[in-house]
Amino acid sequence: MSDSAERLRKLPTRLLSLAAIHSDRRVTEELARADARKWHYAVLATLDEFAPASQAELSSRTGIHRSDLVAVINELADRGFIQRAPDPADRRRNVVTLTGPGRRQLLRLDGLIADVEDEVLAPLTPEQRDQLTGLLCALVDHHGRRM
Amino acid sequence: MSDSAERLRKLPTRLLSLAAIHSDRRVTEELARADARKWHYAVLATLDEFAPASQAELSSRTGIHRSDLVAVINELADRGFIQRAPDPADRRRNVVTLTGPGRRQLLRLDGLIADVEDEVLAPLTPEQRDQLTGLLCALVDHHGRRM
DNA sequence: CCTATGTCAGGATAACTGAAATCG
DNA sequence: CCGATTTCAGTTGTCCTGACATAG
Repeated sequence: MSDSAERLRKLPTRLLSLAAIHSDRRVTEELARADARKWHYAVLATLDEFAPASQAELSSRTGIHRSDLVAVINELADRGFIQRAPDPADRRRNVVTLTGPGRRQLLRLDGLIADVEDEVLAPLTPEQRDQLTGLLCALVDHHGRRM
Repeated sequence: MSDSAERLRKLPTRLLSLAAIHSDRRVTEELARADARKWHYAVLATLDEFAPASQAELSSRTGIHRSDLVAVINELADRGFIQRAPDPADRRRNVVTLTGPGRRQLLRLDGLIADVEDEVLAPLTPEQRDQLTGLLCALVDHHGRRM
């Protein structure tokens, strides 16, 4: 892999892909030890900040597709981490709220995530980590809505 | 997406994932216009640099799994871009070589790839692009073989 | 024997599409 | 009638496992 062709070795799109695959796998493995997936974390973190929310709002804030969000909500509700109830004001919607155990799970996942971040970014200095974060933010922000 | 939760907005593993998804999609779309996929580019580029090679060598250099490489080789051979023949010296192996049309296709894909790179990295200055490349290289190199 | 190679069949998961049912 | 929301069924593509036959 490190002895790949010149054309490939410094190709940003390829490096992005390789780095993301490894990073995603580590995150997935680590969260699995808490019976969670990364979307669980995304939803719990979003709920912690944005009060009760509809699934449509959760979908647009987390980037999880509306179709896939249903299963995530089911899993989190099964575990007692969130509560889902019809919105009396607009009965198409569900109001999703974070429970006490849900907030505790979020704190637990915070710890796991921090560990993985640290392991994935291990070869970088703190300044380099900030640099990387800034550069990736610029990419994500720029391609914003279309992502 | 840009109005996601604090916890998520600057999470490197998440940014990596989002950026890679977008980048991969653009690469795939653009290469599709030349009836190619990114593994095609990886194999052609590797062959251009590393002479005739076995599939095992191509697999380890490109990172394409042995199982998946078979289909890629088939597709490239169907299009006349490579030639596959049994290795007389070790009859378990195939010797894969790049043809004239294959080299022309590689040059064509070089152009398409350069365009996508430019579009994906649009929000970054040339210095920032080099920075990003360097940082990603550090990650990929560090997690090296296990990727 | 044991390992390496190419091949095939299939699994797991992610991102997405399309359409239905419900409601505003 | 049109649009938004939730939900389900199913497609596609990628990464990976396992197994096999063949050959060193």
